[in-house]
Amino acid sequence: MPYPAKISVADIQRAALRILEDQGLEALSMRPLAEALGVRASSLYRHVAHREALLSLLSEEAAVQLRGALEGAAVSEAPGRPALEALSRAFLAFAQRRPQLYALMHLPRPPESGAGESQRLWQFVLGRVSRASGLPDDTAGTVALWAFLHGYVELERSGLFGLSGPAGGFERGLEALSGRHGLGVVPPRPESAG
Amino acid sequence: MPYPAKISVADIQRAALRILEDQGLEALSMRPLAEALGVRASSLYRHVAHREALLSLLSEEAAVQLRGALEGAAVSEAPGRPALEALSRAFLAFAQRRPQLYALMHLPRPPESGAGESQRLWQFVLGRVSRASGLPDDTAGTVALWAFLHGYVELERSGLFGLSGPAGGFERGLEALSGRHGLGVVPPRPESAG
DNA sequence: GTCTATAGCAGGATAGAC
DNA sequence: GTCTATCCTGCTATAGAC
Repeated sequence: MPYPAKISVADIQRAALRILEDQGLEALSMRPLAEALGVRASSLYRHVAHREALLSLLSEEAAVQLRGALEGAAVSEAPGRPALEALSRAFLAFAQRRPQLYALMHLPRPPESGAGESQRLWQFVLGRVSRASGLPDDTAGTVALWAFLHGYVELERSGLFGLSGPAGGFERGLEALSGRHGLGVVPPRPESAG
Repeated sequence: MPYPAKISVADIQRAALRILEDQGLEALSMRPLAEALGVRASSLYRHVAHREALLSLLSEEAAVQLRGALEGAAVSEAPGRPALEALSRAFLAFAQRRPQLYALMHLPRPPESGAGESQRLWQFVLGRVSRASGLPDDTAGTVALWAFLHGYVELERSGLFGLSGPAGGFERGLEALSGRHGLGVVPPRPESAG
């Protein structure tokens, strides 16, 4: 009775995620993945079309999880600069905590393929930045902040500022970008509040 | 008389560079590289120890060329904000013009291996940023600016802001980072000058 | 210094039995 | 839906003749 299914797409995704984070993208090949699931490699092709499709799945998952992390950090809804700082630190923390999953999001990918969750993520950040800057649809501000955050993550990962260390560069960039001459609007700062 | 050498390390480097830019890193394997040089793959190992060593060579070359591009752009020696803008635009132009070579610089690489040219590049940018900010050794400022530039390049390449386009995000970030509340010192602005 | 030949490995993917 | 068996392609790298 080998007929009841041993694995599902969700199983595959879970196992793939684990291999990805533990051993990196290169190690995520069909045979070890199948082995982790107690199954032969050829069986995987009943559930996913090919490896690329699997990576697309994971890329979507990455966008979902990052958005989740950002939403979680934005609970303290103080608008303006503090909100952008909280958002930024959550972004950095996520990228540091799940480097492989984060990196997967940025693989060159066919333009429209599953851009769904990636778009939702973008929209979320756009909303936060726009609220902070006071501009109705602050795409430029979002691009600027996002570029800084992503670049910082990448440089740290690649070890480019290895010798000196970041040396406060994160705070410096954040200050410049989220300060009132960057993106931030002057926070309300009601005098009656504690 | 097959004894006179048909190829040199410089030849290999040149051919590799060409393949890299034309077809990407994946396509840069020993067999096609050898073929481009009119030689068998095994012959390459007389000149380079292995593929990794070749990539290190190219990585160094990338740092040299990027530094060259930045130096070239910094000829108009107006200090302060305009200098940082010129530097930044040259950085962006280089990364866009030679995307594969640029990307090669950021591969995770053994810490000290050939960090020579990479270090010289860093020192050069550090010098420019420090001059602009007026701080003696503005590592934080350099990290912040570099992170922004690199992140912008990477996001553009990966197509993450595909739908909206960058929408002026480069200028926005540059303004925030190089403006007087970012890195830039108030430029001398002598009242007597035109 | 270059050649032929080959070892050795790993990967994605398919055919067809059960 | 999973299995066994297998194809095919690609890669780095080495041995040994000339």
